[in-house]
Amino acid sequence: MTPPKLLDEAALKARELQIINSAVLLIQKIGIENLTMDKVVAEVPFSKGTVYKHFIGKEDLLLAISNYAIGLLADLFYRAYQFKGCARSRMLLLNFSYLIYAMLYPALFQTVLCAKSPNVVGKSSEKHIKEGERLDVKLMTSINGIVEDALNDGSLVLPLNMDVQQICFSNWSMAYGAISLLSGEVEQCSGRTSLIVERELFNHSNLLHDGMGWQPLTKDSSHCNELKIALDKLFPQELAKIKAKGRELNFDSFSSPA
Amino acid sequence: MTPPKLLDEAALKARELQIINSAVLLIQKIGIENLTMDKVVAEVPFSKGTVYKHFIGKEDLLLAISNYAIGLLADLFYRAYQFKGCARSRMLLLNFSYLIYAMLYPALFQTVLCAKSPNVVGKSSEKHIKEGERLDVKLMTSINGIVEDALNDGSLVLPLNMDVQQICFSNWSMAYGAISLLSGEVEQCSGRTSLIVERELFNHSNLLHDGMGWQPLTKDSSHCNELKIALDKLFPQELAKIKAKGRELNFDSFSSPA
DNA sequence: TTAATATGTGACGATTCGTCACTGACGAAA
DNA sequence: TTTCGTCAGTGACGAATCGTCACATATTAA
Repeated sequence: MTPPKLLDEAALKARELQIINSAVLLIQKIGIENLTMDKVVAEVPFSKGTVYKHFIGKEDLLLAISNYAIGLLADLFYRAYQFKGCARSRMLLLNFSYLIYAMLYPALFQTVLCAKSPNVVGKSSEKHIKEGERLDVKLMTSINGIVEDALNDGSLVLPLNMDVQQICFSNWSMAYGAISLLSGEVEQCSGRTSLIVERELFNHSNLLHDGMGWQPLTKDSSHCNELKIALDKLFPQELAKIKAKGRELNFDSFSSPA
Repeated sequence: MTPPKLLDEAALKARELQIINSAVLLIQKIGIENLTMDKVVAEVPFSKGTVYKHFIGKEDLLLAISNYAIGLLADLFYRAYQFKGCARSRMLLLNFSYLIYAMLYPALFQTVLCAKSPNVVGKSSEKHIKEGERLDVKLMTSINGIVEDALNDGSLVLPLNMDVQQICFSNWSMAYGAISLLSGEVEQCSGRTSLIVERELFNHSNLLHDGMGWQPLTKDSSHCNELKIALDKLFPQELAKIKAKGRELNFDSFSSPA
């Protein structure tokens, strides 16, 4: 039996993270649908009661993993925000960083999808729900930064009756909707649809941004080529990892319909 | 003990529907997070073994309920498709019928969100997965019809490198993303965000359709007023039910940012 | 009439969950 | 130094949930 000792916040957080990491590995091994607390407990050097001190149940653990994943994604978003290039290209790059993350960390991506489900929220602790809300704001920060840059340089003018937050939300919900509905196509083509997630994401981004009047418009620019170059510059290691998993972004599909 | 008897497809389907209806009522009573098979069995005049003949588990039941909900939604979509009006207005109307359905049947709406989650799909029968795929196609049928009408009357020209299916998917994923991410605002304002689901849905529809060049453009039309009138004409009873639940579509918010 | 088939049942064992009495380390008080 | 109180870790245990299938019954076929 591990001797009890006084714990500070950092030690608690480190232990929580250790449990989360073990759970993620387990999800990769057995699939998210077979995850149970007993199985997680078997993977960590802590007792069941200790694990329940961190998470009130499986759904709370899933939410905590989701929060961790959103934190990772926010880092990718930040890198896209910082990239040198016109604002609209950076937003497109940011949208693709979401797809990169989903391809790179399918277990984390799936956990976020699960965590957005009503039955997970209904069985999670206030602590992790609040943390999730803060992370959602963090996720919006880079989107917000790009929109502000675009407003400042004049490439974007706020559409009538819309403010910055709404613009940011429209971009996020567009990417979220497309990638969620095509989640079965993220790791590989399922053969069940002719829709291609990277192509649809590209097209939806362009339609939405054109609808906003965000310069340069699609007809005036080679967004596809720029995106390719930018991705290679910003995420070379991530792209290499994805390639090593047998998946590549299918840029050729962008110029052909389904 | 109910005497065994030979069953035909219709009787099986009717029984399955009876179980589904009881489960929906139960979800309304106890919340989706507290649903268990034992509790469902307690609500229906069948044994546990009989219920398990229809659903291989709770997740399969959730998927079956979700399929039922999608069927309902497809009917609303069809009504929007049949409405008299310009194609773009009918598409906006169709998007709003999705919100109407979510407000009207929150338990069904939540079940669809749950059913799209990876852990539900991973624990469902091929039968209900396949049925879900067919219903997804059914859902797209009305969207498809409106797009075809728009192409035929010239109000929409296919954007470069996109086909009809992709246009349909972009509309659906846009609405799905917005309403899913704002699912906590569907029944009532949560106070946690200044985003308003009906306003964001309206704005995203307009941005996306403008991006497609779908006539009439937002700047040339009073989409808001038309929508209001169309909703009153097409869904008077549904709107009355929603109002009786203490919720109304906040059209006034459309002309003011967050 | 007997045997085979189809269907409904709920007792039962397996699994998962969440709790808490017990244990032990440590610091404070006597 | 000894005793007491507090804090943290533990896993046995009872409750809840799950999924199965031996048994019972009605109907059909031989």
